[in-house]
Amino acid sequence: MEKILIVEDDNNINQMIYETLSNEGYNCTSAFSGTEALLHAGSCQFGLIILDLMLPGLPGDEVLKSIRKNSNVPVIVLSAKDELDTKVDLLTLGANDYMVKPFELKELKARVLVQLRDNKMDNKDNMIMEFNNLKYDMQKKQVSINGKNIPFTVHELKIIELLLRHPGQVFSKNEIYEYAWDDYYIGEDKTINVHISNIRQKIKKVTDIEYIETVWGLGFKLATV
Amino acid sequence: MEKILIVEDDNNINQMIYETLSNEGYNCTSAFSGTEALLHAGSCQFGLIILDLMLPGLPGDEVLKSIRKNSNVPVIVLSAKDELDTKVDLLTLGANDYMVKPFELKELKARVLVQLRDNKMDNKDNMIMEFNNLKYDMQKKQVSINGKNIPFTVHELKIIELLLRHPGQVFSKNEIYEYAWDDYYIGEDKTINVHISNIRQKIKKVTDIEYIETVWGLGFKLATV
DNA sequence: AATTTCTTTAACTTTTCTTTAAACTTTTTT
DNA sequence: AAAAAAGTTTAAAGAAAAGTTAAAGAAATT
Repeated sequence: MEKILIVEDDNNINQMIYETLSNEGYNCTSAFSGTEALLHAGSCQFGLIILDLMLPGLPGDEVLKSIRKNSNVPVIVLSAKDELDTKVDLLTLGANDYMVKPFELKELKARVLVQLRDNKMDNKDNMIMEFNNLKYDMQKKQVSINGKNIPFTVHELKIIELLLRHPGQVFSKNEIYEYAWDDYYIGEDKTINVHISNIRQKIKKVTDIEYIETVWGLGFKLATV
Repeated sequence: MEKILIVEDDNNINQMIYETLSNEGYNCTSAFSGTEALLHAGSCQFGLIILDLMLPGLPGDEVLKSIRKNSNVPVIVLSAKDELDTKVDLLTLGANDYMVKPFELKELKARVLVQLRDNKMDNKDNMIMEFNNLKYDMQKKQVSINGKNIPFTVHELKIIELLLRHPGQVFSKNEIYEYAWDDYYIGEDKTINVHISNIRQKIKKVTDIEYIETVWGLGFKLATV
């Protein structure tokens, strides 16, 4: 089920889009300001973003610019009739499509479909997860902190991915094992500990920040400071 | 210089578009009926087609359907305000974008730009992909590094093409096989390894740069550093 | 039909990653 | 405060994946 982020400060319009797309089977999330949008977009889990231009907090074009820094998720921009100049720039800049308000919901549905279809071909897994300067480009299987790449092995990446998906949440060794190895946990096992240790060492070469925190008796989590 | 086909029966509108896009530096061709459009499109030399819906000879949606049978050249559909239902179908069918008449030329230019930009990667015809001094002329099926030609075989070329299309992205042997052989992967197989090895050896004769990077347990990617 | 070229298979080597084991440290419990 | 439990680290053995080479098998060319 594709996830769609709806960024629109007008409550009515936001809800209207939300209901329409939810009825189409999409998993929608609403945001009502530019800053809120960035918070959501940061975790980079969306297959499509619908973005209004006039937003409190941070204007839509700034939001778009920021999103484009580390993602090419398709973005459909919404705008009022009198903002044509900006719109043109937006298209050349990085928006994938735009619609002039008021628009018909039928049209919206069609455009959403087009963007998701187009995107499916090119971006297999174009997700860049980010947390506190730690970026994980899932396409390139590349983790970097402050821009410095760190070579991780497959299992290490999987562990990082799990923690990154739910910052702050504690995962037991059992859970980590089953996620990263996609297999049942064979009890008594120090394997996870070694891997966590290795991950920490690799990170230490690049930064002093402790990303992985131990929760005694329970497991590990991404430190949320 | 990109070639654009303009299919529009209204002489004025056709000319207007023609002049606008010509001024932008595009190489335009005008067609005034659906059948004429197909004649032009058949030769498949266009980087973009602008297609009106109401056409003598053959309606625009039929033209689009016909074009899509053997090409995925980007198509921007033009339509009058009252044809929304059809439009929606068009988008889901195969049009890349559409505009409602009357439209502003500024907007047209922007949308043309978007389509051509998006397509540049996908348009096989007359494409030269380049990455870090490695050039791949898809027409000539010729790869060169720093101007020195390297003779690659069909499968080798396909592998290079896949990697070149998405620099940095990791592809599993499975994915590589299915792309380059256009067939299902029969599991346990060292074929890909041998081919990768052969590609590397050929490259090594010309440069010391390692273009293909191994990602242990996952696959291969074009080295982006 | 013969020759050349390309692809695949197979045997072997090398590299890299994973796990085990053991010594050590920290935290919790008694 | 000592013992037990849980976690950390290091090194080494083991396993898995990738690399290489040569030869056999297919395709394509001549």
